[in-house]
Amino acid sequence: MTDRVRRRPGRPVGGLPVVNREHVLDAAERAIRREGADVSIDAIAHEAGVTKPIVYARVGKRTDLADALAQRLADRLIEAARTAMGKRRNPRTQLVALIQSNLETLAEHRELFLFVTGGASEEMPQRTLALAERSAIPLAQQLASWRTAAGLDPSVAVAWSYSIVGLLNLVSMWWITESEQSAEQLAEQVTELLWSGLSGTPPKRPTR
Amino acid sequence: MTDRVRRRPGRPVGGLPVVNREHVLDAAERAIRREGADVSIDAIAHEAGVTKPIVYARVGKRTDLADALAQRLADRLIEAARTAMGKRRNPRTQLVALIQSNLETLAEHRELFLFVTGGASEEMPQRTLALAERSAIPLAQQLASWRTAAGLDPSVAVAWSYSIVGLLNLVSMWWITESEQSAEQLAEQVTELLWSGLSGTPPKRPTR
DNA sequence: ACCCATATCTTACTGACAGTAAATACTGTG
DNA sequence: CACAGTATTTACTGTCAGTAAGATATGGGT
Repeated sequence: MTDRVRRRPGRPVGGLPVVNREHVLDAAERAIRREGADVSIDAIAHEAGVTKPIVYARVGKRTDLADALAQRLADRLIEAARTAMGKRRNPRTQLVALIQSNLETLAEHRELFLFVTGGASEEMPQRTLALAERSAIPLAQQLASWRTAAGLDPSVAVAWSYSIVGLLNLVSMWWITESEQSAEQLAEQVTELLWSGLSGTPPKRPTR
Repeated sequence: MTDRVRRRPGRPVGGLPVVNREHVLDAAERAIRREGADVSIDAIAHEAGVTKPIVYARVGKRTDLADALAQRLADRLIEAARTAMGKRRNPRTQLVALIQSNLETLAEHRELFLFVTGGASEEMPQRTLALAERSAIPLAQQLASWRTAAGLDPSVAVAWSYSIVGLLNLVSMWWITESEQSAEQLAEQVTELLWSGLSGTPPKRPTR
């Protein structure tokens, strides 16, 4: 779609919209892949074969675009996690699979991840949380039902799911950017923390 | 310092620099508090009582400013954690104190936190990680020494500290923005996850 | 057949802001 | 007292988000 068709101003022949919202979002993803998270709206419009005001008409401002792409990314994360976990039976092994799929999916969509999390600094918290929320809410439901079934207090579920999502976000960013080790090994290490916790780690009598 | 002194162009009388780097960083923090994370460099310069090129001369570009303020924020987080933990003896109680002090310190410096984490989207990962790193590295050293002392493998320390820092970042952002519960209660919930892990939570035979 | 309200585009503008170049004024030294 | 160096401001450039204004096609009413 990089081959832009020169179009005259005015309503196109045929009377129908030239592109729909999904096409624009697809183009935005391609443009972000190509140019990075600081891509301009013009570049996205060009990729979509239209001009800037069309992008605004279809998806709204930059933050709305980030929201929409966050939704897509969250869906992919959840889907990838679901299939990866579905192959396993043992809960701890499922956790490893969840973490590894998160690492790999975010690595696959590196620039999109950065666009979504780093986008615009005004109303930043809402946007970061919007992405987090979409991953965290299904996770929270799962955790709550597990804990209820185990006769434990389910009220920790929301806090725990934000915890896990935040953990995965930063670990993924670190891994994508700096770390050398394999996704598998890292997933195992992180699982060890989330599964068993720190309780075995510090000495009985604190050192410091 | 909001009362800007009108100055003529040229070297000031006395020949000495009018402000130093620390003054500019202080002014930047005040401007961020007042105007939010999307503050302009001009606003920061005005707050410092100088003009834009001085800000550039003292601290560099916007990302350099974010780096410098990230350093300061990380120092405050570490310091607050150290004093909060120092009052306790029991390791688990220390962990609660660490988490609660993190929540409260970031709430105290809400806009600065957003400026530092959300600042500029190009080279985003480096900056987010730069902040994370400064908190994570001391933590990693502590974890590594604990685990060595306990006869455990210390190689997980780096991954674990990024995990914990990421967890704290998102949980803090969530708490600052949306959550109603007390810092104390949330710190207890998160501690429960980090201390004991998920192992007790899922059923023996997975439900789904 | 024509008109005009409406729909769908593009061009062209505005305003804000990051970053920098050029001009200005002071200092201290030979 | 000129001159090299230093520390400031003014004034500019370039980019880009977001929008207003203009151009062209459709389709129903008369």
